[in-house]
Amino acid sequence: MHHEKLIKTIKERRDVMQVTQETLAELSGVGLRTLKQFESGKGNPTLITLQKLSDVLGLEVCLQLKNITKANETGENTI
Amino acid sequence: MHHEKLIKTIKERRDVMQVTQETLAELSGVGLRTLKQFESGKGNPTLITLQKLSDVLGLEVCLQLKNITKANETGENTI
DNA sequence: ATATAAAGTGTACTATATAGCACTTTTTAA
DNA sequence: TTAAAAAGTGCTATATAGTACACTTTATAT
Repeated sequence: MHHEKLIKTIKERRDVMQVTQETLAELSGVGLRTLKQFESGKGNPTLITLQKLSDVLGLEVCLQLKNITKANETGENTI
Repeated sequence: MHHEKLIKTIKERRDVMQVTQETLAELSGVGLRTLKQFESGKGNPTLITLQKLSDVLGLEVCLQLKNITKANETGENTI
C-alpha cells in the first residue's frame, strides 16, 4: 500500500464509522493537528501514531508480501 | 500486527533474504543506526522509514481489518 | 579457542513529528 | 442561501526520530 492509499483507507474507514477527525483524535490519543496533517497528505506519522489511529478504527498495521495476488491492482475492493 | 510482530517480520524476512542490517540499510536508504534501533525493539520508525525497509524486502505496509479470521492468532504461518 | 562478521549500544547533533492555538476554507443541513 | 460543523493551514514550541561515529557484545565460522 502506497502512502496515498493508506491515507485513503484511514479516511474512508473513519467516514464509514461516522467519526470526525476531532473524535478520532480524542479516542486515539493522537493530537488533532497530527491527524489533520496525516489525512491531508502532509504527514509522515510514526508507527505508534498509525497504530493508535488504526486501533480505534478496527484496523491494524501489517506487513504483507508484495504481489501476493495480481488481483486488486486497481485499488478496488479496498477495505 | 502488534509492534513486536512487525519487528519479527522484518527480521525474519531479512534473514530469509540473507541480507545483513548493513546491506539493508544501504539498499533502503535508511540509516544503519535507525534500522538497528528498530530491530532491537527500541525504535518508533516513521511510516516512510518502514516503507523504505519494506520495499527492499519485498514487503508492503498495509492496513487490514482486525480479526478478519480467527486463524493465525498464535502467530504461526507468518510471512 | 579464536578470528571475523554481524548485531547492539552510548553519546550527541540535526531534522522533523507531535501538538496546541487561532484562523480560513470547505462541506453539510436547514 | 446561510448557519453550523467539519476539515485544512500558518505559526510555533517541544519532544523525539534519524543519523554518524566509535565502541561493545554476540554469532558464525575455521
